[in-house]
Amino acid sequence: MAKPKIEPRLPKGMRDFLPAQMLKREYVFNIVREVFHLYGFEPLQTPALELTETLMGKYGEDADKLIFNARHIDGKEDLSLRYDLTVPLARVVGQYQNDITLPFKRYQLSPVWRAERPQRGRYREFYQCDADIVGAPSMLADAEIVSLIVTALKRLGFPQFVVKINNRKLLTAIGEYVGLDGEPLANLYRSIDKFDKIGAEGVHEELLRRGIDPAVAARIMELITSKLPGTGQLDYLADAIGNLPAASAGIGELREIAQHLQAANVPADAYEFDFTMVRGLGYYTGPIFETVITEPNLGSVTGGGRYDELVGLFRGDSLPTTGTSLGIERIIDLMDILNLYPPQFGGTVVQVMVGVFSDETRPQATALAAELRAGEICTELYLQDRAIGKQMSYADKKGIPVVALLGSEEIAQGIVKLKRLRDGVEVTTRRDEIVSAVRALLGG
RNA sequence: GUGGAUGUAGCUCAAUGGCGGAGCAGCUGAUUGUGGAUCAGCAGGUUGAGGGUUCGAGCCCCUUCAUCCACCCCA
Repeated sequence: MAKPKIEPRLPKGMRDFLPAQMLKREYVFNIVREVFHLYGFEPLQTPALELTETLMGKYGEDADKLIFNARHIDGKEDLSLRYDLTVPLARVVGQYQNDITLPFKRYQLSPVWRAERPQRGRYREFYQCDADIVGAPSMLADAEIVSLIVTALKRLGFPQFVVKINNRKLLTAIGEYVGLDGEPLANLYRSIDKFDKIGAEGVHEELLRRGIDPAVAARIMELITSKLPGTGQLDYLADAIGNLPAASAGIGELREIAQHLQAANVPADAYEFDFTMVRGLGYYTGPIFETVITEPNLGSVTGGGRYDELVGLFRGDSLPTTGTSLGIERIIDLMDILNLYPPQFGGTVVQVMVGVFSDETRPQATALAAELRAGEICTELYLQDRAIGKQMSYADKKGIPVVALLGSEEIAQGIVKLKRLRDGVEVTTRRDEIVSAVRALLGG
């Protein structure tokens, strides 16, 4: 064979998804979409490319290094690949004020691109899955987001997880309480954010290293590490710093969320208030959420919160917005690790393959495939002229559950032979009952 | 952006500076109307690329590219 002229390879950090893998991804995507619809979220799609100026508004200094730019030989516009789904949402909300009824509940399940150095579980092209509610200041919206997360993860089959809930206003209040703002406050957030990675001890040490007064550091640790069940957490913080307006507001919001979650029948063990959870430095202004898989301890699979200012980038007045991102790539990885796909989840969409014995029987085999398809059975007609043993072998390797055979004997008698490869069970059925016979064999 | 490791068949990996191999996958047959298991056989290579040292380099040296891991970052 001649050496190929072009080396087949992928751009750095990008992936192909072969059929067996694609089926798993779509299984997850479909469940997630179902749950979004269940909660009344509508799909939104935006272009992969945005005007560069659209993207540059929100992100910080080094952002342009992480954004892929798109060039065209005659390009008059400055274009970039989208970096997340939140900015396109804000643009859409600003752009279609006549067409969008508030509150606007949308989800988007689409790839985004970041020119990061690839690492395990981090790619340059990956899917994000965001659900947001624009224009609803009520904590009911935040509670809906939490409830949505719980339902989605339960339907995917995750046995043990907890949505951690905090409030940006509380973190600000704690900073205020200990006399920090500006950059020192940002550093405080950065340190606390490492809680999962370096633990309480590590955070405490880092606070001291950052030059925070030992007494103050100890007090901060005391406040954020309290572990009381349910709203006991909120009572504790209210006693300690409830006199600060920001704290009082933040605690009040979390109490509202707790009430709504209870009314919505969200199980109490599915969420908790955790003051060590920070969610980066971002644009969050109110309640923030993050979900961790707890058993086994596999890290976080969702992140989100309320960001009341962002939409204002594209619109005179801002709109209060809350939402979450499902870490869909991470979820897909965990589905495999935790073995959460249904037992008979196959590597093929094909339910039955029709084998072909000879040129003489091929028209009947073709007709049989058509009948199966008319009966809504996903059917593959064997397309080559090879020994029946090879055909069986092909079906076996592809994981096709059932093979239908009709040779001259079967044709003469008006019957079809069906074989289930999983256990070798063979049945003979009348040709006019083929669809129900295949269904029965697939079901058993 | 910083540091480390690794590049050999489609895949996973062997090979003291001295004839480039195995397992898996593929193909053919044992078995022309029945898959998996077994057995026999076949095919598959610019050892990432370029340079250097050497009688001789997959192996040593230099350069470069790629991949992986850790850090930085993570809106």
